[in-house]
Amino acid sequence: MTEDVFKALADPTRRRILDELVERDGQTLFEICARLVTKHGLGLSRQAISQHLAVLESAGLVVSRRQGRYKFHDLNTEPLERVMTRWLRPDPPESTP
Amino acid sequence: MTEDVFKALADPTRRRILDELVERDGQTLFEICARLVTKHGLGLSRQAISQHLAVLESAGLVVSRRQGRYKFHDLNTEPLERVMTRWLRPDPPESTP
DNA sequence: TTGATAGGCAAGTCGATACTTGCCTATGGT
DNA sequence: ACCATAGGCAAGTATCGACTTGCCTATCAA
Repeated sequence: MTEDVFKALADPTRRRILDELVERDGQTLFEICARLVTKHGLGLSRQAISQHLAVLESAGLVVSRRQGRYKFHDLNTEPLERVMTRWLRPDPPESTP
Repeated sequence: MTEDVFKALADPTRRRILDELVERDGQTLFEICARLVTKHGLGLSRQAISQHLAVLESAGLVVSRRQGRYKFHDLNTEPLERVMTRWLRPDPPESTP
């Protein structure tokens, strides 16, 4: 499960999606589609984004809550924090003393 | 260049290699091959590992120094540190007060 | 109830990438 | 000089992953 985080982050479109969600939580699929088109010029189908969101969700990086016909997506940074210290050595570089 | 870091981390074998290097720096290609076989049971060709090392090196996660007929590989965590704060919100969780 | 909106499922295409195999170069020991 | 060791290059295969297309379900508004 924690291994999927890396594969989820491997795709540039998925990283854009996380960028969007860190800026504003609770977006729907269509909102995210519109944002990616207007702000980043990405011309992707709705289904493509939906599949990306599924990958992010199964990696635990995105959680979703259904409400009526809307499905809101929230960023969850907790998997990142657990995973990113894996290769950090006990003695960090202290570049700014 | 910083984008390649994520793709480099996407492969489980490359993550194993980083695990090996964080444990002991300055290993050669053959040492890494042997370690992966004995410790993790990975039966990969030397060439496969070499290609993985090339990916890690072009992502800046591994630096190598040639010395005679040996090429020693060192871990470089600096690209990780720059990249991993990208989606962390200004308000960190403070789990241990 | 009808139509429009928000989203899901499934199959198919196509390019990327992980891995192998075979051969070549270079350094060091004897 | 010779052979073994450490590594590199290049082409081929085969699997995986991103994206599309077409159709289906569900919710809300008129």
